[in-house]
Amino acid sequence: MALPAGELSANLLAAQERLAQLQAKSRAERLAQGAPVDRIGHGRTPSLTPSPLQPLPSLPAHLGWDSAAVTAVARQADHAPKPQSCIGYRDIGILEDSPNIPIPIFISPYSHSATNAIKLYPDIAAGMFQWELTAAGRIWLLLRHLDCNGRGWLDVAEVRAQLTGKESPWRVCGWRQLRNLLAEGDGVFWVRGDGRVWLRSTTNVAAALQVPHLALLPVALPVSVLTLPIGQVRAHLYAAFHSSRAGKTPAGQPAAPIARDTIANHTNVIPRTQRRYEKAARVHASRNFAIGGKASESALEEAAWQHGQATFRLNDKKGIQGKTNQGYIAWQLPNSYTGPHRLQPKGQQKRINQALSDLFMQGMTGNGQGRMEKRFYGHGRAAAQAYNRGVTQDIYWPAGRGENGRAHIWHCLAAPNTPARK
DNA sequence: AGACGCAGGGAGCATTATAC
DNA sequence: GTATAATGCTCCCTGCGTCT
Repeated sequence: MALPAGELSANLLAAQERLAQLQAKSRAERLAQGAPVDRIGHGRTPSLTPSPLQPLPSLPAHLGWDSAAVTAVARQADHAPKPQSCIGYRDIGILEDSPNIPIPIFISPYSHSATNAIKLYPDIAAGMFQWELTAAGRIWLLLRHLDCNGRGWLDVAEVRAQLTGKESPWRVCGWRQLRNLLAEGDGVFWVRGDGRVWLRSTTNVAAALQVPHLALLPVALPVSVLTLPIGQVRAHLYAAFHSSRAGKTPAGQPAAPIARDTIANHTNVIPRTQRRYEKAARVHASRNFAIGGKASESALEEAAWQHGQATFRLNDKKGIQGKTNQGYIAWQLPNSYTGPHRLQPKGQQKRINQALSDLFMQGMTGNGQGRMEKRFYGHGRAAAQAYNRGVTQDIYWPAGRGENGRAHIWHCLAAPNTPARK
């Protein structure tokens, strides 16, 4: 039964009373221990528990979700001699045919798990590029990893020791540069206060970077990549875009072709820099050519209007497409790309997008960018179904590899009444 | 805090790859 | 020889790290 507006149920009133009692008790305990009781900039009260980066004098009785086996492994790792937190190398997250980067495994005193890959949303990486915050973004990703138990904050002094210490495996810069980066990312990636760095959530970071929606699936970024020179880090932040796109493509099929200008729109990385990053992060590019109908003077002229001067006449000498020596209209398409990272599970992506939707509905949506029409399909049946639904652009599906095996050939189904190119 | 050297990145031009 | 897209190279500027 619904209550009249403005009236609260007896259960809710009781719950509120209970909450007030708990808050008063907690405040009294904090005052007794001399701990701060007021909320600071991030809206939370500083925790009484120590920073995860400060070593515990002794480990608790049990580690790892009540698992005896996991506890044994964690204890063994704790007793083994190790420099700082890095005890070995392992390759996680990078595909096998990618560059062989040694990955330091981080086993924190507080965590039994050897997690060395970070979940990276390519849309957030693009936001970092857009606002030129990749260096600060790298710090955010590293701190999220170092905050292994998900507490949400780290001591500034410990952060400085870990990220600028000459012997630290997590060293990325000098203390002076770290100070600049912490100031640069303040309010976007973290909030500083109380001698601590309070990390902001993925949702809040996306909102601060004005990323209205996480459209691409997250990828696994090896933590060791984050300690490489900033150029390499940027290259992998960029490569995450291709890893995510290619990861959705069924095995054996080329990823949908995408022009460098379009990539630039999505990633905020200009074409010239895209090539540098692709070389650095081992993103593989393959060329694509489209085959239209049978060649004739009028058909070639029509194709030239629609596809520009990339159009040429392809003579099928081996009869791969049909009759031997049959002429076809062909033109070059943008490249397909394969990134070096594995896909990560969606996880909280739907929830994050819902939160972002709520945030951006308050006046930030409606930028006029409609959903792009799909142009590249995995097989001819899907392309034909799309065609029958009505399309305004030419649509393509894979026809196989070219003679030298380096280029992909695509079939083309021309959209009815396609406007001629200017 | 200032000076110096080095690395990274942007821009422009020339060259290469690939098809005919 | 044609074309486009990609790649390679160089120059210049900016930012960072180190030293004093």
